Amino acid sequence: MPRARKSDGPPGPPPILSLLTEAARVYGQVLVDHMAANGVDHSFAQSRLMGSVPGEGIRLTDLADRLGVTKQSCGQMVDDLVADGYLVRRPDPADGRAKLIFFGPEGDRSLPQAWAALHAVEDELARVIGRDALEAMRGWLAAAIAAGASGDGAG
Amino acid sequence: MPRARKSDGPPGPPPILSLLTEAARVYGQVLVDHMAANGVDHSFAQSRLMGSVPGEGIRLTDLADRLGVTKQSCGQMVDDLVADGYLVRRPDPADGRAKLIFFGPEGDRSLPQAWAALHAVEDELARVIGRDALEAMRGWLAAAIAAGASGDGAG
DNA sequence: CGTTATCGTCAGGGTGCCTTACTAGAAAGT
DNA sequence: ACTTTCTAGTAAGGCACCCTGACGATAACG
Repeated sequence: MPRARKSDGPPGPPPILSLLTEAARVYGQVLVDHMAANGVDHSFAQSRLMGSVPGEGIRLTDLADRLGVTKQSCGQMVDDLVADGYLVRRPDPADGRAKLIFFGPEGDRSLPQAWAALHAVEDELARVIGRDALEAMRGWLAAAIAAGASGDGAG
Repeated sequence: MPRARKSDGPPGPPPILSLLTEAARVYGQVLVDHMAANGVDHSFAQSRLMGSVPGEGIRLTDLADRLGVTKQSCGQMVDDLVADGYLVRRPDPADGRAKLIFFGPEGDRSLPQAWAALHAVEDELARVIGRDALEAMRGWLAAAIAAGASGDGAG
């Protein structure tokens, strides 16, 4: 059973895009597993959201902006996290329209676990490819994202 | 308005996981845009699927295995691509249960465009971070995926 | 033939995002 | 104060991509 080749055209090296996607998926799952092992049952998207909430609170629109999603999507996820006690919504004293999003009791409890899990993922990655490689990748990826997001799509 | 800091805990460097995820999303979109500009209207997942179909045909189960998804998910996507003429299903002469998946007329037409788009993405990435960096990342990511997928989750 | 494993499908569910349309409050012009 | 316009958030519905469970059909093995 032929299992090595990938396609008929250019089978050569694995496309960087596939690797990027797969790596994000695999290590996202590693993060989720780490956190679940410490009693925090968050999806990757939820972890990302929690990691973008500052201690002094944030508005939904700003949070959505940080995450690069619409405020509606963000609002839905915040709803879920509020329902589980990870976040709370309080009216913004400075703006009657706005509500500020803070950590709830569960959020305070889970925060250290989340950061620990994040570090664990980085440590594991560093163990596999080396610390230098990890830091190099960090810089390259940041540059690539900045360039790619600038709209320089087609030639 | 504080806009630079990301969170209350360790704000330090951007987590590699966020960068990985964002890079995959950004350049996945670049690929989709490139292909759309050449008349091929595929999502990233569809492109990945098309890229995993060998010219001599493949069974659904094997295809799902290559993509790392269930045969049900894979079958749904194949259905969509069949409906648009990119793929065709033919009974496997060697196995009455199985059907082999081949490229359809649209698939043959789109294949060169897809490979070109894939190369364009890599070229663009190489232009941003350098060809050496790209090749280094390819190796590291492959190693990271292999290690992470081996189930070495918690410490 | 009967049992078990495999191939593909049907039915249903869930997450993570989206667009469109809307209300409530704020800001600015007159 | 009144109106327009902008902004914060919500409501409702949809789409893509993935999952589990259950099933009929064929194959492989005894």
